[in-house]
Amino acid sequence: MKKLKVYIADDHTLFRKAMVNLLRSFDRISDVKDAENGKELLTLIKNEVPDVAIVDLQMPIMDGTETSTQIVQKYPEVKIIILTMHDSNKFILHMMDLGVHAFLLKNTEPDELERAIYAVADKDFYHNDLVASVLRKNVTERKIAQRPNFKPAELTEREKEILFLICQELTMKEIGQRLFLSENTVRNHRVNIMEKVGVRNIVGLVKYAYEAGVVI
Amino acid sequence: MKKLKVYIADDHTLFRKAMVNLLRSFDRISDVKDAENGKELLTLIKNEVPDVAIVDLQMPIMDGTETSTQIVQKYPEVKIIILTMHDSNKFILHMMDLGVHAFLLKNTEPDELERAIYAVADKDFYHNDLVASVLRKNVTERKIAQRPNFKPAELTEREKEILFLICQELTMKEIGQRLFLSENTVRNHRVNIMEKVGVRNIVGLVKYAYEAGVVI
DNA sequence: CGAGGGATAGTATAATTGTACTATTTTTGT
DNA sequence: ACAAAAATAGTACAATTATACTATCCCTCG
Repeated sequence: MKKLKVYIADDHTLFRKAMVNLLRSFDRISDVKDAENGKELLTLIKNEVPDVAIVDLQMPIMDGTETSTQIVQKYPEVKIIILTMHDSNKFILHMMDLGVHAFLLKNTEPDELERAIYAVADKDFYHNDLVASVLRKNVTERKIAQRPNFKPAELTEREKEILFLICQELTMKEIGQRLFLSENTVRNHRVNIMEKVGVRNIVGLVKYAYEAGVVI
Repeated sequence: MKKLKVYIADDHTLFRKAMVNLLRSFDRISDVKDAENGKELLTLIKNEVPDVAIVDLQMPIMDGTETSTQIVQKYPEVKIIILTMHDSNKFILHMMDLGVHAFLLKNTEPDELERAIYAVADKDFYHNDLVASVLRKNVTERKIAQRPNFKPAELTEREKEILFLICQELTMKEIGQRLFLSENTVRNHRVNIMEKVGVRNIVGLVKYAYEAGVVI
């Protein structure tokens, strides 16, 4: 059985270091490296390609979505396991589209992490209950995929900037003043973001921001 | 040097188990136990009182604030270290008032965790840069403590329930219908919550909910 | 060069949230 | 049993957000 090289990217040092310890204790893992964010992870991969990359969804500098996209494009041989706190359907579907290989909530048992690592290394995909339930929901409810204008949420820089300021509890008027824009422009951006991420109001935006790591 | 018993409560199993491993590797720590939430932690403590309790701020069932309050009241000899992702001034000040002994962001180095554990065990309080900066801000800005109606945010069950539903992207009308309450009542609760937690709008509420672990 | 995406800005209207109060009933703690 | 806190419900008005459009300018990619 081939020994595995595993890299992990997570901005919470304590969690990351503890995970490094845990990973080192797994039998089939020969090499573990860690990175604070997506950018650092990509640098690591550039030097030496791992078998598996464990990526936190919420990270500053380069978040899990962006990081995964780049890894899939540049190093399709690397298997990606996404770690997340939130079991948001939207994300899981979108990330599955991107081509990641497993989803784990941060509250899974170490056992399951180990199983997931071996599964993606050997069989390309790790199917757990989380993913299964999302797929089932997607099939039965069809809410997300059916929404006519649904696009995976890829926000522009301007949109991220405005989303960030919304999360600072500013109104559109205040954001306009701060960015030297018309209140109307800001409002239009807000509406565009809401449509992109598929939420009905500002509450949904803030939640998205937390889940996507726009605010940390 | 006295060996230490340390308990940790965190709802993310992976993180918690990894932390248990890490803690066991520290020299002065003789005993480590873990709990999924505050309630479980209190049960553990009831059986055997630890030297240090490490408590995650965001937990379901019984969050860090409530747990800490109870530990301080019932077992004042237990030193409490709060783990949090967000360096929100409001919380840190409030928790310091409650009588917790250290604050660590989840992105601290394992070294610092070790130092913090020994410090609270020996000297009652661990002063790090995070706490220092909050105290400094509090002195120079005085924003929080000065706010006339500022009360530490202790929400009632009803308020938590409504906050939770607000975070489901429901409007006051919808919440009223769901809970068989007048829209006005729900609005009043919302306003009360906003005042309690010291925010200006619904965005602040959602952020509070995330930070306080009302939504997970 | 032309199409499309992104950023800008506008109008108009409906719905919801935010502010500021009063008031009654129920529950809880001492 | 009494006081305090919590939950309930209301009115009135201001401010902001939500919905649904049109339109122009700029930049980039094929």
